[in-house]
Amino acid sequence: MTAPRLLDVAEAAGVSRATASRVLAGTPRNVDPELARRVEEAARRLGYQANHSARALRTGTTGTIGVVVPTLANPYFVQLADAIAQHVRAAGGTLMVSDAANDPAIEAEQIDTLLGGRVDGLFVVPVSANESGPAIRHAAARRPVVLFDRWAKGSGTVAVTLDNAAAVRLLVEHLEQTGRHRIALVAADQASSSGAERLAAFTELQGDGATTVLLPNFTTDAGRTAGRRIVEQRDRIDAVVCGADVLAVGLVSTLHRSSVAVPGKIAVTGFDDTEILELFDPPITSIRHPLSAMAERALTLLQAPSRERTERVERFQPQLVVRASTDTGSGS
Amino acid sequence: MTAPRLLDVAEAAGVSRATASRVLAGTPRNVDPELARRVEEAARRLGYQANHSARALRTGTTGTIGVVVPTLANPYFVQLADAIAQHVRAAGGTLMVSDAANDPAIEAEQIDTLLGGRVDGLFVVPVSANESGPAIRHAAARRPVVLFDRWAKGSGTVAVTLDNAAAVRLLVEHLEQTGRHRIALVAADQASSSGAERLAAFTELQGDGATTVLLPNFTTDAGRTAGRRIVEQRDRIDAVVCGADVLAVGLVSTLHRSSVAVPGKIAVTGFDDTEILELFDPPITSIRHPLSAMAERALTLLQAPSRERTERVERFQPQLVVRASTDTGSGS
DNA sequence: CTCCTTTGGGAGATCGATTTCCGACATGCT
DNA sequence: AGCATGTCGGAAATCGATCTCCCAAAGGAG
Repeated sequence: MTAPRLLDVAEAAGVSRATASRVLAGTPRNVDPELARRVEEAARRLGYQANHSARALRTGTTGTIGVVVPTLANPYFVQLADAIAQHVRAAGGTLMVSDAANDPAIEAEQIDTLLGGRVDGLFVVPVSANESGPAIRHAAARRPVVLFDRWAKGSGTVAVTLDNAAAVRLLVEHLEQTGRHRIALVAADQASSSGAERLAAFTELQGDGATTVLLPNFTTDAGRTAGRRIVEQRDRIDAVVCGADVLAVGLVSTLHRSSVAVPGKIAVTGFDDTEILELFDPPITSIRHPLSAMAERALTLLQAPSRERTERVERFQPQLVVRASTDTGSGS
Repeated sequence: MTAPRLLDVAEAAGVSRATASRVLAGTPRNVDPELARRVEEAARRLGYQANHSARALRTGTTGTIGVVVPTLANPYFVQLADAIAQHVRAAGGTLMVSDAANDPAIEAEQIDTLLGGRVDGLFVVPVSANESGPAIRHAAARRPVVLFDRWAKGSGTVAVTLDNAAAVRLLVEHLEQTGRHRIALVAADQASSSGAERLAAFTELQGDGATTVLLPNFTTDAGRTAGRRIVEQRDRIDAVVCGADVLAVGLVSTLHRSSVAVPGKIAVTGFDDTEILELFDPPITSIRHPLSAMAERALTLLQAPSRERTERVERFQPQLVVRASTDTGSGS
């Protein structure tokens, strides 16, 4: 009950392995239609499926692309992986997703595993702007690598990201237009390029006196901690910009329990526009990434000759999605 | 700048390929410590990493295990995949996660892709109890396959699942003990074994007159639809058991907007104990799966001789996690 | 000192599909 | 008819690591 090989198909069809291969792998070479039919028929009858390892060994290509995300516990990265998967699938490939558990060491390990011949190319959403660089540079020397959503110093390759400064500007302008002027920032994960950029953009807009709450990472738990601090300062603040949806969600929940009205007393915004936002009461204003366009561009870069992947950052424009959490004060 | 091969390492160390392989792949054969040292050293210096395809072709084993989940958009399946990943990693393997987009056709395609020589074995969380069977049976004939969390008719293999009936019983008993006697069920995805079992268990406990709201799938959107129907019947109900956390979350949000107090007027329970539950106000009572123990058992079965994977269902006991959404009526 | 056992290491076969190279045959043209 | 052109299919090389043989050298026994 061992799996049928190409040889079995060839014998069943009465041709050589070479001919069978030409028919099944679709080499540009013409094959007599009658023989082709016999081969197809034999392959179907035997339930033949080419041995992936053998093909990969011979052709040096696996048809698989990998993506390493910081963590799948954040639904944003699930959405991101899904957007990439759509485009990879459309191009006839398979996507392999890895979770780095928010740890640069595990990230490096995952990259190594994938590059051990399992993938033709790799997307990485680096955990850390400073610490992820070396492992990525090493990987990029062996296979095409494109960074996505975040960049890393010394990575030696191109990054396709969001224009985070523009996103923060959109949020702050929107809040000011709705009459909020004492805006605080809840930022997390400053080790990541996106976290750092959002913080920097906010500080630049608001000056050094701006209220900021810094947290180690993007988790809902961190969001709750932030909530407690914001509650303490409730009278000096009328809006909070959160660096991630998961933070906003935790924050709103905490404000709620402390009977601080949202958006009545404090307006709240998220970042990433994940699906859970719509479930909250009130639904939360956020920033949407053009993930599909970014994924398309990233895939193009991955398949381009390596000279087009010089270390740099390409930025896409964010879109503001307004929801009830930023309605003008003392609403309904 | 081509990658170093075993031959390169062997030459650099002044030994044959065979010896280099024995050292690096750790064959039980003894090798002179001095030679071993030279090989290790050369491998490190050249940055050698074995070609995965070549090794897989020769040994017939990939060191990779796959898991196909219905959708990663439901955080429960992310948790589930993570639990499996922990155990696979601990055993020295790699896990490849695939998303079936809740569609049996895509599921079959993903299974086929993975089985084309990419994995040694496969876990599947079947999308449908009726429609997923054939593709799984076909897969199980070629490689070890173990179903996880859900089963499928005619799969021809073993399933490691939760005792859903016991879980529903835990929830209903808990609600009755806190004084709720007019309990409704919001169930989704009856096509899946878990959805069907939860509905059946509830109907059996409550009789045919029981109020049930059936929805096509486990999404937050479906949860909101259910919310509207529950609101309409608010006076005939004092508790709602939801077949999934994502449903409960959407439901609570809707009740909230309609000013129906939770748990004051209606108590709500979820299912799966995902992390988002704690973020809600009130936090939602749910059922926790012993995922780690289930994953361990499933992995053992996957690696056992095929005669131990006869078609059957093994059930694990659920645990009730009580939170504020089921506090006794007219609380605080 | 010789013979036998043990141990370590190398040559080459092998896994299965792809692909190059070449020969056989048919067709078209002069 | 003879030659050039082109098409098609098969034999064999190839990808890189592993593993089976088998030979050589070293150590031990008599």
